[in-house]
Amino acid sequence: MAETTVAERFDRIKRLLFEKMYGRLNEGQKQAVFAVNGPLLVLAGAGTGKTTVIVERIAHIIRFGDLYESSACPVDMTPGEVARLEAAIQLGEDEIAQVLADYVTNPCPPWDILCFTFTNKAADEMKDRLAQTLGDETASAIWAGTFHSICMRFLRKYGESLGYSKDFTVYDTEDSKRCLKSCMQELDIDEAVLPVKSALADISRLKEKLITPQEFSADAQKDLRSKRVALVYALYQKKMRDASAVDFDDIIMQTVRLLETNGEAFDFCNGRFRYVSVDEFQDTNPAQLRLIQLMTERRRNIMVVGDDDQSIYRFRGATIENILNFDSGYPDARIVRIEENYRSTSNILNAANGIISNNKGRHEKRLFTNGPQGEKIVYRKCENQLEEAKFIAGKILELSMKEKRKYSDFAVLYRMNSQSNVIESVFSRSGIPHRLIGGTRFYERKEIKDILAYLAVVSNPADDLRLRRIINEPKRKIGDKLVSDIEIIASANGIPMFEVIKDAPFYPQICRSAQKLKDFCDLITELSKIRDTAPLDVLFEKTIELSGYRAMLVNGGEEEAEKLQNVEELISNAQSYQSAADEPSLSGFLEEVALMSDIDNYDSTGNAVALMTVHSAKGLEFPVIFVPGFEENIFPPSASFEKEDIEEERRLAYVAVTRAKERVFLLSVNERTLYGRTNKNRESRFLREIPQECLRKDEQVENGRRASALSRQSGKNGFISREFAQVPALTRSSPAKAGATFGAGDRVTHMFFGSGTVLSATPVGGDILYVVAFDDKGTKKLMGTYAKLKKE
DNA sequence: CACGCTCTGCCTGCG
DNA sequence: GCAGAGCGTG
Repeated sequence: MAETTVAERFDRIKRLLFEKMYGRLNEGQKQAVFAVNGPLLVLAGAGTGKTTVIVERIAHIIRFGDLYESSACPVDMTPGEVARLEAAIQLGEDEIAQVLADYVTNPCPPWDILCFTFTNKAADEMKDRLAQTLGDETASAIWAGTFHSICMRFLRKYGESLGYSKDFTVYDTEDSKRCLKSCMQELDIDEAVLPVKSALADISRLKEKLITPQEFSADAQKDLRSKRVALVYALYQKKMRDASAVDFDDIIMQTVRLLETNGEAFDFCNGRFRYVSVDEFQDTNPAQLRLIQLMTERRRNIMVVGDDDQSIYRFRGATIENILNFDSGYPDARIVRIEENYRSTSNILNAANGIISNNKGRHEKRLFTNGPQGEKIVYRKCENQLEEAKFIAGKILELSMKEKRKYSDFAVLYRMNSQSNVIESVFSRSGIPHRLIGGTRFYERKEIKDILAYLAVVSNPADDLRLRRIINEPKRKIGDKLVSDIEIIASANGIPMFEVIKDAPFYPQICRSAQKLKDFCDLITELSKIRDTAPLDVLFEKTIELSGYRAMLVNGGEEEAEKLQNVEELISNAQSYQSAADEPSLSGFLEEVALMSDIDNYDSTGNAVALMTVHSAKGLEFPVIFVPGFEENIFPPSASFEKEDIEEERRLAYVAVTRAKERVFLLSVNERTLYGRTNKNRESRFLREIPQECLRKDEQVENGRRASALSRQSGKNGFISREFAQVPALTRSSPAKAGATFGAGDRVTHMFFGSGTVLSATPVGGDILYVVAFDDKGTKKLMGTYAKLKKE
């Protein structure tokens, strides 16, 4: 009897001590940290301290094992000891941690913990945070990395069992595209019938669903397009295999296959990884879900963290269903919601909640804050893109004066990269320091890829694709005809092209170009020698020198000078790799580069305004954000008017707004030029989803008589009315004539046709032409003046 | 074989 | 409106 009491007391005080020790976390965060065993889904909204939860939970597991959840009580527990513990509640966090550490149950070493992230940047941040909490040594033993980098470790180790050579290559998207293109030429499939880009996207989707070429081909009756894709997919996969190359999707798909077929690899994962967590789970695809299922099959200690409302990568194969239906795969999963936001004002959160609540397929949740209400969100309509950019520039200057803000407090988040041009040039003229994030990535620049292709060939002479890239770059009079002759000989003999080049004099078809080919061959041979004897940066330097690449750039203009600068930067990257890596090698560098994306991605250092797409802003936060182009056809883009796509756009708008801590400016323009055409777009439908009380439509929207005419008409004390924004051209010519006006999406009634939805409203000669889809009577064209439409 | 011209197609983008 | 691809000519 007394013993039970001791055990009960121990259990109770243990939990209390944990509660106290993690007092700085909120309830949801604590629940997630303490829920150590079994499957766990953490729904963590924007700005709720998601990374903190992952880091704290891992640290908790390493320090205390499953002590919190364990029902075990030490057999030698005495009332005196329990009393000592009960007294410990007075102590501070650190002392409590020390006291509890003595009772750790099922301790877990750091190398048995695995954490998946989506980007290298996120992985680095995770490692940094872990190092802060656990110390460098412990933190570096944790397996934390992107899906791709973790999978690569397995493919390098077990890849040969799948038939890949020891030194297989990773193709990036451009390489894959080239490879696919040659497949399609071989199969005589015209690009007009099946564009390479879309075929590649199809293949990517198939791989993300783990569908093999065989399975897809076997799939009975298909349309012509799918049949072609099946054909192309099969050949593409064969080619990749012959070249011993994998694309990004293969890295995941082949690892899944490995775990399904190779008992040793499966046992390794399931023996080693006792706790697995996945960050940004809403961005996973079916292959990635399958992968983590396989890796955690035995112990099922799987935690996934994400926010379905921030799932914005459906277009590249992520399935939001993974997070929506996690509990159907794991019926015993515990679900923790974290809704307290530490980032934004309540006005911003209410606006975000208002937008996102219009989505159907989602886990119900609502962000809240105990912080201040803050400024209202500002909506501003400008005449054109230039005015829009000027407004942003002006606001930035104004706020940096009035509110003493730094330039780095501001971010401009747009839907499309092409929107950045005007803004950049206005900023430059206004002397506003800014940084453009995203766009063409460093390692995707032509000059960088060229140099890396040289090195890839040096590293692996069988890499025909890279060889073809550089054999005539810079120009050395080896034209397409000659290259394709070499290719034919190579494939006829089943050898790599480089072998053919080496023995050029022995092939009559190409022997008369033997000298040119020998020169190229000598170049590669020379570089291989340098690789074996000199450090990496010397190899890089020599590559640029001996290949003639530098000479080509030196004599160029401004553009070439910039390229040269990029190439120099590559050399310095090689240098820093050399000094940082454990065992620096060319192949090691090439692999790191292949899996790297954002070398020049956002780092918050430096006092400059950040310019980027909403997509690249995910995970970041700024005191003040601007969203230019908050318009129909831009945000959301016209290509996305299908229901599922619109829900994704809405999530994207939610992401945009929730990046802000204090202020949000949404902008639209009256006339926008896109792809050389000028259009009038209505303001974004998402604007209407923001509760009126969090929104302020900029007073200066309308200047002069247009403003007064409008406010009289709409009776909304100077605010631009939705109707006006939709058909601005008309109101200018005849403000009162048309009566009430409507915009696309509005529900209207007509005395004869009944209820319907407005599809479009076009100003024509002082009136408005409406196209209305009536519920029962079909689609009609009506003139505003005569139709006498009424708002439903 | 290289260069210059016309034609096309265009969102978002990790690894 | 612009860049990259494809084609024709010197």
